[in-house]
Amino acid sequence: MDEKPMDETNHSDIDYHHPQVVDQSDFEYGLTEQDKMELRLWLRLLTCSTMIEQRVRDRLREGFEFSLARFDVLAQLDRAPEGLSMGELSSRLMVSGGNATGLTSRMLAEGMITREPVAHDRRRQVVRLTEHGRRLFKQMYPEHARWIHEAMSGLSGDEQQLLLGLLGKLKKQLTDGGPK
Amino acid sequence: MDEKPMDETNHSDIDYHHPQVVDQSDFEYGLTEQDKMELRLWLRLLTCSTMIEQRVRDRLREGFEFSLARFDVLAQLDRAPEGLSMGELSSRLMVSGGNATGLTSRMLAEGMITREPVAHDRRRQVVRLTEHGRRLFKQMYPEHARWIHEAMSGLSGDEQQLLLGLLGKLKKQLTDGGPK
DNA sequence: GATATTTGCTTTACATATAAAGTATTCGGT
DNA sequence: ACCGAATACTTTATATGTAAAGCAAATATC
Repeated sequence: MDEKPMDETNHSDIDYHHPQVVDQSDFEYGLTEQDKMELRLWLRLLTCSTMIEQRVRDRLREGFEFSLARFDVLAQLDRAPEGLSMGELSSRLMVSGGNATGLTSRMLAEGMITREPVAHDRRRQVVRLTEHGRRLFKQMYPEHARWIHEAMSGLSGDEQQLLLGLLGKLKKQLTDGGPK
Repeated sequence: MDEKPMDETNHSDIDYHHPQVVDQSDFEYGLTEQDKMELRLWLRLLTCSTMIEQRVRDRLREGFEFSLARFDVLAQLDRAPEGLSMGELSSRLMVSGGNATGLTSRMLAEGMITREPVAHDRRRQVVRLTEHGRRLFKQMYPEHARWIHEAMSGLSGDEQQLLLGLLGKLKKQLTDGGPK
């Protein structure tokens, strides 16, 4: 997790028990109003994403005794019928290569995926779902979609569309605008 | 992390090398268009938040040899001059109690915080910044604000305001609308 | 075609995270 | 005052995550 802190924001974002603290922004010397709004925006983004993640994590555990990290692996592989190289997988999961190695090793041992070397490039490994893995995923993903539907139910269709667009713009900047 | 997977979305969100896969949504049987948009929305939200987090994490490490988790602790404590109980801290950081105990223990050993029992409730501990901790934070936070400013620079002021409002609505639903 | 570099992945060491169980302490009801 | 429940925190066991070093195979350069 990140920045829950920094300026009054995160606090105001998650703590309704001490609303007065919202006004205690005396430590933001040197920040413009714009800066403050951007920090607030970042913290709110983080709060939303963390809260949804936590809900999905809890429900996956309660309903299926399954972890979010593993679910993510299954979902990536389910949509890649040809399988994925380790590099592709870790890039799509947005995690480090080492983490991907660990995750797939554990899931391999439990029989939900395979991991095999590739013919013409012996550095590469390809990861695929087994039937078992695919069945597991098919069982979980409709529930998952329902949970997300629930989470988003505070916004109208139009608002969702608008939000999608704004986040798209933000992502674009992050992707190709990043100063390195 | 979560749901990067699930429907074409995350993929389209982070992988520009295989755009064709976006159309391969044949595994979403039973999902309405609305469902799909919500999944896409969730994945995009997650992508943005993960990317920003990663940028901040990298810069903190490169610039200060400091971790994000610790920065978050410092930031929460900096804005709470009276200190925070362990419970308050973990709730504001949105992490488990055990995690908070571990984090503060390490930071305690490095002299950036204190952790002392409270007079009239001996179950409770209060965590505070030391001068050292406060100095560290004051050194990092202007940089941090700059990084966030950078990250958000793809959006105009009006767009930022709009996004803030939409996320506020989403958060409200998540906070008090959650079916448990 | 030998050498240097890059690429793809794993290993290592460690930090960070969770859930669940454990330990006191406090609180509520009587 | 007592006792059961709730609260606040820590401990334990383990999974998940990172960064950095290591290693082997592929690729580039000469």
